[in-house]
Amino acid sequence: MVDTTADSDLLDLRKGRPAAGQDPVKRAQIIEGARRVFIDKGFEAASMNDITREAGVSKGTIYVYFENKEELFEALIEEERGTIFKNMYEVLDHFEDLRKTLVKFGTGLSIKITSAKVIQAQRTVVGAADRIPELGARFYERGPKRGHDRVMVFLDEAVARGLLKIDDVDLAAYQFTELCLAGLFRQCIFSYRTKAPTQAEIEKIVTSGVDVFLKAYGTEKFFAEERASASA
Amino acid sequence: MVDTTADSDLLDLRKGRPAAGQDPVKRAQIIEGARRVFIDKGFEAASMNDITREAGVSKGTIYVYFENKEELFEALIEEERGTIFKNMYEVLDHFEDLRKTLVKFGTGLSIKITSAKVIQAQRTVVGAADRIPELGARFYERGPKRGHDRVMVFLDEAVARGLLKIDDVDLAAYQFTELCLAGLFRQCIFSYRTKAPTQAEIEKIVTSGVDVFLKAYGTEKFFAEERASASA
DNA sequence: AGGAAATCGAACCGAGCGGTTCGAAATATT
DNA sequence: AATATTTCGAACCGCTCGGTTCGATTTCCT
Repeated sequence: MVDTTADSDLLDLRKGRPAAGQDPVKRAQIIEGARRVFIDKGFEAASMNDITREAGVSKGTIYVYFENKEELFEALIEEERGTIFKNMYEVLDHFEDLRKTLVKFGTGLSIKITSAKVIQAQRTVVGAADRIPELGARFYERGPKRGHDRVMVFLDEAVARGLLKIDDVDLAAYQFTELCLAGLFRQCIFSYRTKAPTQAEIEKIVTSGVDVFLKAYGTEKFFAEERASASA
Repeated sequence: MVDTTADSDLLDLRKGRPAAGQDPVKRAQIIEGARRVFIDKGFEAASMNDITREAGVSKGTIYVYFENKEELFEALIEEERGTIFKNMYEVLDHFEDLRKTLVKFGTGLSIKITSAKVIQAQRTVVGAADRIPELGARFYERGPKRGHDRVMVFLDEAVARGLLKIDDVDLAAYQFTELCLAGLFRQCIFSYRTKAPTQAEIEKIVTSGVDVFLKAYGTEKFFAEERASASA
């Protein structure tokens, strides 16, 4: 009889049945159930029994995969964060028309952040951040913060091309983001808005926001180029 | 013997002992205890027994003054909202120097909203809004919304004086507010920042925000006047 | 087919919850 | 001092929670 367990201590190459608490499919299944429950009830109100039911997995199994409720929530947020901010920064990769790029990126950002699903997730994190500050911090750091950094890189590039004149790029990046949201985030997270803003609404806000931003930071060169390409 | 109870049905002029659940002092005492507990534990995690202890009031008494946990929380938020936004709009009442007024108002707003106490209160509301959306909506409506309306009136006046040129005042008011916060709100509410921003930090942000705002919406007249008064 | 192991499922634990009850104690009016 | 009523305080209710346990069952490898 071959001792597979001994081997797995060196190389986990077993193709067969996963060890207890190691099956990625089951893990995903649990997280999927947890997502539904946590997001629509909040951290405190969500019960492990609810998750058990929603995930179609026994309670004992959940506790094989996750130490406790808090760790399960963390794992969920980790995943959620990944999907929220995925593919959001691609539009910044190819530098063409500055205004168009800003509008396109701002629109994508605004739609994502104010979508019902994402707002609910953020509400849950904020609510939990009351008692587990590190969790909120981690979410911000690996989510919004990364976006902010990516925007800074983009603005730096625009400055280097002489299209923008910015003293404090860090601050300007924040200003840009906020201009693209212009009240939406607050309204959504306080559930003053019960529905996500319409596409038209967002486009109006972002267009105006980019306009403000460019009026403040656009160089003569930028406006000259824009006039030139408009008349072309 | 005078029947005071009968009179009180018409006119509650009794100076004596308040009716059950009517003593404003006791009520305030309960709310004060509730504030401490709710704000540092969040709605779900706060227990009525905690509040009992913190308020130095028996549980039965609390339930004489408030129907249930939720109503007590509402009453607290109602009060809190009142104190948060008190005296914040006075600076907009006397129209003198536009830029200075905007900076002064923006600074006050930013300090208030990002103060540890207010952030915690907002986090609690956001967390609760997950399960009681009307509560969050009411908070926003009677708090931030009123501020927004007040800013709109101010901007309207500036437009009327020919100092600003704004197509969409509603949107511009949002933009102004967001420029004054520039990332602070998000950082604070996710507890990425554990401490409130410094005065210097806020002043830098607000000064820059007002600058952006005026570059975008200031009229020739405004800049001419500013140049004139600068050289004077 | 046989056997090791992961999962199930349901009962169970102690704790704490929101909310109620009720006689004792405190307080103000007469 | 006597009376009326608010408040106290502690026990209690039914319930749900996060988390554990353990035998029965399923799954997959050999």
